[in-house]
Amino acid sequence: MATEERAIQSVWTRPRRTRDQPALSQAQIVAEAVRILDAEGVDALSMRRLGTALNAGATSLYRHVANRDELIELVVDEVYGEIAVPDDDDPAGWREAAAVGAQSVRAMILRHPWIASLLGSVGLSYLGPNVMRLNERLLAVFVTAGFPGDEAEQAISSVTAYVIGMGTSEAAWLTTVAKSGRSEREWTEQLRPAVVEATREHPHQRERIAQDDADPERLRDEKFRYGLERMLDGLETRLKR
Amino acid sequence: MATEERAIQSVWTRPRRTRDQPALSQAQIVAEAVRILDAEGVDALSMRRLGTALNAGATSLYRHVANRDELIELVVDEVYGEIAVPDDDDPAGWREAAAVGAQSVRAMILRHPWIASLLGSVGLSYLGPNVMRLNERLLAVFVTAGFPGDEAEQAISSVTAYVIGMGTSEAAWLTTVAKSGRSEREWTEQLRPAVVEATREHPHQRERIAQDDADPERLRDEKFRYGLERMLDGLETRLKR
DNA sequence: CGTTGCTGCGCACACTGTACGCAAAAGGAA
DNA sequence: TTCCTTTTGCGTACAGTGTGCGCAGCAACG
Repeated sequence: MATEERAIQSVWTRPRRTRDQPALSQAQIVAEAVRILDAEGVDALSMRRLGTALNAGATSLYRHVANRDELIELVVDEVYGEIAVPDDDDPAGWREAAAVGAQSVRAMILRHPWIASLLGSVGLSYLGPNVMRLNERLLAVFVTAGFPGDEAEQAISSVTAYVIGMGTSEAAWLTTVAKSGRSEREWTEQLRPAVVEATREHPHQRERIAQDDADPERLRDEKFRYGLERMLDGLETRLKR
Repeated sequence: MATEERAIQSVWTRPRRTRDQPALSQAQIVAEAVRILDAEGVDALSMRRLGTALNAGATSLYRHVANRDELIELVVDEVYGEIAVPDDDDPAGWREAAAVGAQSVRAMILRHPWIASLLGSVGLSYLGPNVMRLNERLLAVFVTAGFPGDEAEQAISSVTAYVIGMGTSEAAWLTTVAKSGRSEREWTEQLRPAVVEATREHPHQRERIAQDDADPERLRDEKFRYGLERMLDGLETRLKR
């Protein structure tokens, strides 16, 4: 689009860059990247696409970001910044705090399902400032709850692993649903024949797909809560011993 | 390479395809794809690369595989086929069976760390025959353990989510370690300054990074086992009520 | 013998990440 | 002001990607 504007002008009236501050900043780039990812998914994010969305050339981005991988790292930490955890002196107790944090992480993943396909390739995500802040808060919660330091760390990893695992599964599902252009319910219905075929020789699973009137979103909520409660139950037994 | 051979020959001596059976089969393609992924990681797998590895042109693969996404689905199910679960009449009990299954899944992920970056983008992985078989076995284990049908399904999802979440995290770590060309220990050591810097304002986490003599692989083993045991503890409380 | 259907492949197209080097601007110094 | 240095944006280019299309050779069948 910037190219088109200039095409109208002549060589003598040069495009004057009247900038009080740099046209591009890392924060702007990351924010726009998240917007594209949310709107069109992970396949739509290319450097050229991101550049034009910012009225900039593709390669201009490389002044503020080393390469695509680094951009991904930044984007992942950015969305981690949306997560809120109660303080460790929250009167509701460690269990409630952990549950709220877990639900908050899940909500973030469902808001940005594309993150599921990035978490497996970003190696050092936990060094990002927002992830550090989140882990520090959680660590405080578990330590004041009575877990010894090293076990508190393991406890957090356990809860986080569960949340990310379930979130990954949900996000992958939601992504394919979105790609189908249909609602979650319609898509489930349309998938039924394939499911029936796949469960032909698996009686236990065949039995499981009976309920067809249930709200799929509600089912996912309950499934997530079930596993979370079990994990917290398991952790609780370590305290009252 | 096939191209080079033919360059020597003239137009008259045509390359005779003496095939008793089709040169390419879906199984062969998938197997070779897994081999490439294991050896060189997810970035190295392109249709062209896979084609030449099979002494075939890139587009020949499309006779046996609809597109790259379908290949990925097949590859994911393929490695799921490596997982073994004890039968539901295993005398060791449901808990031991679940633990063995979980460890088996983890081992598979660590053997094929690239799967971590694919799980978040494969939507219908659970329809693959190998995944179906695995889930059916697990379901049988939990049902005979005494879980009602719908809760058994939730229980399996919970354990699986934990395993996949922790496995994803481990795999992402191992992938970056491998990309550094160093050993896990060397890489950890080299990362230390960055970790110190990142934990500067986070006292709890700063305290956690004291131990530098520990075997990182052993630490990962213990961390995984801890969370797994907590999840199983949490599930066990649902049985003896 | 001819016909039909299956398999492999060369070509082409639109697209990717990014290295390189130039030009314009901004900021500081004289 | 003028000159110099550093920062920022971008055009070009290159090697590589997934894959649609249509042709050519082969196998099996009539």
